[in-house]
Amino acid sequence: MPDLMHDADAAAVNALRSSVMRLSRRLRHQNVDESLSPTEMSVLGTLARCGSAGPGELARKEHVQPPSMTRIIAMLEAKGLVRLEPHPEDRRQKIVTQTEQAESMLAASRSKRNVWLAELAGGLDEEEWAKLREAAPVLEKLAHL
Amino acid sequence: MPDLMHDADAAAVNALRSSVMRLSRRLRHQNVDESLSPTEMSVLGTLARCGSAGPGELARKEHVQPPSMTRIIAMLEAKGLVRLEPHPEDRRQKIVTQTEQAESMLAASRSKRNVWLAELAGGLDEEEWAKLREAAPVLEKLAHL
DNA sequence: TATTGTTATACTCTATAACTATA
DNA sequence: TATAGTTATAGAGTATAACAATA
Repeated sequence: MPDLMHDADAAAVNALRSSVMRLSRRLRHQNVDESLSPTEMSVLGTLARCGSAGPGELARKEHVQPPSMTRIIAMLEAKGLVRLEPHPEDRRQKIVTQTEQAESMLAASRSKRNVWLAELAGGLDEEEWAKLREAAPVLEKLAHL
Repeated sequence: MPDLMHDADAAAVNALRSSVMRLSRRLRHQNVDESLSPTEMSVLGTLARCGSAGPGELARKEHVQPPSMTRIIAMLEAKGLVRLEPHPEDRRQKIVTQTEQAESMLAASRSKRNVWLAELAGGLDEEEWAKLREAAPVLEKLAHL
């Protein structure tokens, strides 16, 4: 993107922002497991992306304080979604790993949200959908920057 | 979009879902006023889109129970962001309207998030940004479906 | 002494139930 | 009797402060 913002760029940025926020709110309501809080879901997502991690590291990644993460992990463990193991070298630390149950639950969640989004996209015509399909990988890159 | 999902469509839907969720989380952190809760911000946004409304109507739109909306409105009124007026015909009802202060705060909020998003988009090349600019109106339509 | 994680406690946000006022 | 809104109270979720264990 050029440093000098053109009108078309500003309009696009504005449209992107508002539609991302609105879509996310509606996607968030498509939960498979109502017994999991948003942060609990997010922790499972982080574990799925980054593999095992300690409570402190998870707290930093989720922008949550360590004591809150302690509670969240205890909840997830009670639900059989994560396992807690001692660190092999540093006995202060613990290692949190997600269980197979968590993986299948996450997959079901993603699938349900994808179905909902695909049904919504049924309201677009072929040309519009083509533009979206072109932009999807770019949007993904943007989200990971 | 065709009824029969092709692989490319499924991949695009998946990319859309995950990037929308991730971007929204990061956008949400770009707040102008830290003293406002997400729902309070959302109520102001609804008022900006739909104009004046009663507490009950706002509660339904925000998917919140009436007593919660009572509290939220009281907070917003104390901060000078909304005005409460009596309904002209039905003395049970009240009318909530946003103040000029709320309008300028919302504008500042949108602007800050747009700046952040535009800076992020600086990491894209011209071709990628062109695809995103093409897709922006489509994404907006999708969000309003 | 610094770091990792936990316990104890308080605050914020929201929900349910019971209430008031008006239709 | 039904509806709009409020008050009172309880439950999640998170934060801060103080603590325990290990480096």
